[in-house]
Amino acid sequence: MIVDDEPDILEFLRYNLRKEGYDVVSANDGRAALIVAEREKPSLIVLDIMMPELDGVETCRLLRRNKTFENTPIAFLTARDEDFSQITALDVGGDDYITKPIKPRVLISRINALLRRSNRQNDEEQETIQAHDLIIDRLKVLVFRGETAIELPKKEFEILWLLASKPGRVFTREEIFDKIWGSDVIVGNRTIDVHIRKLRERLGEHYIKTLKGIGYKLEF
Amino acid sequence: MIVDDEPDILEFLRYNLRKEGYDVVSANDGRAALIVAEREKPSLIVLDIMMPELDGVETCRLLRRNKTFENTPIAFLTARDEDFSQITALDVGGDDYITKPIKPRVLISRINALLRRSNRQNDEEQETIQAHDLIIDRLKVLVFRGETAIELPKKEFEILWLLASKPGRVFTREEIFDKIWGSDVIVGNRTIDVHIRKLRERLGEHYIKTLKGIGYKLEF
DNA sequence: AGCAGACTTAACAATTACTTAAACACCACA
DNA sequence: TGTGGTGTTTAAGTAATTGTTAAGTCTGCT
Repeated sequence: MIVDDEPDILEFLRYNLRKEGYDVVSANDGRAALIVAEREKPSLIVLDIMMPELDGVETCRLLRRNKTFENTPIAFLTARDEDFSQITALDVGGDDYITKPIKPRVLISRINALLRRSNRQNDEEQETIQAHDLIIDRLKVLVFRGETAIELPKKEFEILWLLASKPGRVFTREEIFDKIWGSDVIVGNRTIDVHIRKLRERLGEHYIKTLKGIGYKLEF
Repeated sequence: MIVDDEPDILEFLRYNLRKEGYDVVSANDGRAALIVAEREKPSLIVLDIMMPELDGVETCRLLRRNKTFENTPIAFLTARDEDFSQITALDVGGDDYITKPIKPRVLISRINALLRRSNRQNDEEQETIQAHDLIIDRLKVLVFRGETAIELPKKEFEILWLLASKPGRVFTREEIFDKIWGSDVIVGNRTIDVHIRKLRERLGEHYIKTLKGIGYKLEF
């Protein structure tokens, strides 16, 4: 999530991050940021310091109070000559700060580094994947949507887990066969459709999207 | 390329692979294998472990020294009771091993899997292309223009990807046919126009430019 | 043995993407 | 101003892929 009150900068950030394959959501002030963050659960937040009303530092402080964003990496944007020191950023729980003017390469490598770091922390063999309103728990072999837990049989769970491992990206049937069944097992062509169908039956229709001739993906 | 000193097995392999549409060349010992490989540049090699003189493992080691075969998938053939462990195969740079007796189906699906994997490796280099205000994401099979994501059907996406791989350069119709359809498929002349039309419909008129009598290019 | 759930297969339906055909527009050139 | 070559557009036909349902097989459990 990127937060800045200047549309130009927002566009610049969005463009460069998208180019790297990131999903980007934006907010144009601190208050909006809190709302958007709650809804989108971003895995990283870029906050401009200088914003009217609720500034970046204050926004950060509020975000950190929310348990959801306790460990979300937050990077500040700051003009070189702004009255702001690195210390303040770290004080309120920021993880990095990027000075304007922003160079795309620097932006990207910082963002990558932050995500790497946080992934390493959170990973430890990754036990759950969160995608939109689904939480998929590999150890319990359960899917939670809000309060309700959904049980899935093994194969269906494996497929969902695979799709959710990279939400949005398309997995071809071949890929799915390879990863779920392995290359020795030969199963009919329709098998996968049936599993997809059962998944949709249990989760709802709108999660798994078919791209004809290409494959399936998770979408919301 | 298949390599084995027993003519029966060679024949068995050749028969089954041909049936799947593969071009097969063979060698009946390790030394011949090196020569044939050099001449034929196979895209996959099946090596029997047990061969007189130069055995499979040793042949593999020699092949791997040659830069041409650095990334060529190599599968070993081994009798279940041969004194040979999977580790050895991996040590010398093998990618898979198939135990005798060989079941045709298993053989085929393993071979297919290996080729898929090696294709994917070479492919997966570039995941997104950006051209002007378009970001084309191959994994998500989506095109982004600023905020909005545009979905495309397979063929249209492939054509756009091709044009965008070298923005500004002109692709002749022939080139496009070759790369998208391949040389064995024959489709009518007007097919491509229709796809271009649909692309323009979805993206806007000004992206794809026609050069009469020459071809199409991406332009802004 | 009998049952239940998971997984697979098979037959057919539905859907979508792709291709073709045909009428039209444009442009260079005689 | 007509003509041939080339590209565009539409609509309709065709092929390919996926969806759906029901029934069959397999496995583990009581």
